[in-house]
Amino acid sequence: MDIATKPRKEQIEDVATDLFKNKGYAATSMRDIAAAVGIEAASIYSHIHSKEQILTGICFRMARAFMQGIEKVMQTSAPTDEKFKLAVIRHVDVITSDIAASAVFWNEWRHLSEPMLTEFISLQRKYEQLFRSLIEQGVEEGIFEVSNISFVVMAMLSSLNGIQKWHSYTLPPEELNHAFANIFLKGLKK
Amino acid sequence: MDIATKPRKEQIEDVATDLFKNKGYAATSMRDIAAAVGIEAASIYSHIHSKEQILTGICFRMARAFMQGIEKVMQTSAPTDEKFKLAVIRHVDVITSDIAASAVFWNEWRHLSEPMLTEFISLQRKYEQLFRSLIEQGVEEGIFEVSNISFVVMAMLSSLNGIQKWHSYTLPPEELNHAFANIFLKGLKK
DNA sequence: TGTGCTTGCTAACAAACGTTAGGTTGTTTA
DNA sequence: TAAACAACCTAACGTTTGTTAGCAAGCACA
Repeated sequence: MDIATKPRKEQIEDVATDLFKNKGYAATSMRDIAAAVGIEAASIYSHIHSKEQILTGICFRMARAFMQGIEKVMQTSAPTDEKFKLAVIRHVDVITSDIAASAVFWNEWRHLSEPMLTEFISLQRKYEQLFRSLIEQGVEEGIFEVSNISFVVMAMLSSLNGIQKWHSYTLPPEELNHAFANIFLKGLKK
Repeated sequence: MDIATKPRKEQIEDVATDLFKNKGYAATSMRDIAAAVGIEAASIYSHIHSKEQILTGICFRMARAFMQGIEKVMQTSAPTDEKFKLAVIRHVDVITSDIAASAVFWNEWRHLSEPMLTEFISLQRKYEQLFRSLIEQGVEEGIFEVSNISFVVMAMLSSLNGIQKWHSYTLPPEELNHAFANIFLKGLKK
């Protein structure tokens, strides 16, 4: 959908996402957002309750996308290494499908206030836990060889989540996901 | 050196680094910093020119540390795979030697203003370039096998720089550096 | 034709921001 | 002993912040 034909509320959210990514949440003012949309700051409040509501919306929408991705993978009956591959691919796809929102999700969540902050953090932990259990399973099956599972999962997720900072893509999205999946799988396999 | 016996200027910088890491540069006020030091906001200006000067100091001090690390490695006559290993170890060491400053270096540099901003970015590019050339050399020598060098370098650096976001260490610093070096080397080798 | 909803406006609010001015105190140096 | 300096203070500055109040225009539907 063309951005100009979107409902104003979505326009505001899109524009805010971009600004939050580029300037950071705290350094982006409601007047910045309004100017980018082409209205006055006060007019934003006809569509949105508060600045933080925009942030909350972005963070939890992305959290849901990541979580749904891995949960769907976990439910399949594919072999463990294939599951792992699918999980990585899905993770990369979620990021590349909305780079700006991913950047906000990853860099600005600390500006959430309670109780959303606690909920967000626990979602994040849960996600990491799912990845850990995937690798644990591979180790138990004897197809993965890993010295320290927690270390590997953190190193891997850091790598994936770093994509949003890359100044330019080194690979197109449809190759990036497989490239990551292959590189990690090579590192895990016995 | 105990923090209480440090010169006030350093105390301010240390406290500011911590706050910048946890709240972000834009969301940290001079009054926050002052309160953490135990003085009034205006008193900070007896020691420091501006808020941005603190940020500039942190960012370029870390940039220097990273750059010196890899330049020293490049000058040795070690074989390429050993050089690479040393470069990774040194990079991790710089991060773990000052996690808070690394976090600021990595997350808050966008709040630098010109001309420092441009200089900072070009330093970052130069650093990436050195890593790329290291891997290129390994590929030419036939000891590394890499599908896309830029991709691998970005994925690797993202992973390393993610350390500062980890809620807790998975490994103690003296093992973390080698763990990273080994995992990457395994991924690169033919 | 009138009612109510949507979307926008101007004006203003109290609070917080980085920073400066000017003064006081205690310590070091000539 | 006088002068200079370092380190802090209170008070205030102009600006920007997120947000509210109140109002106007345009449209939908009874």
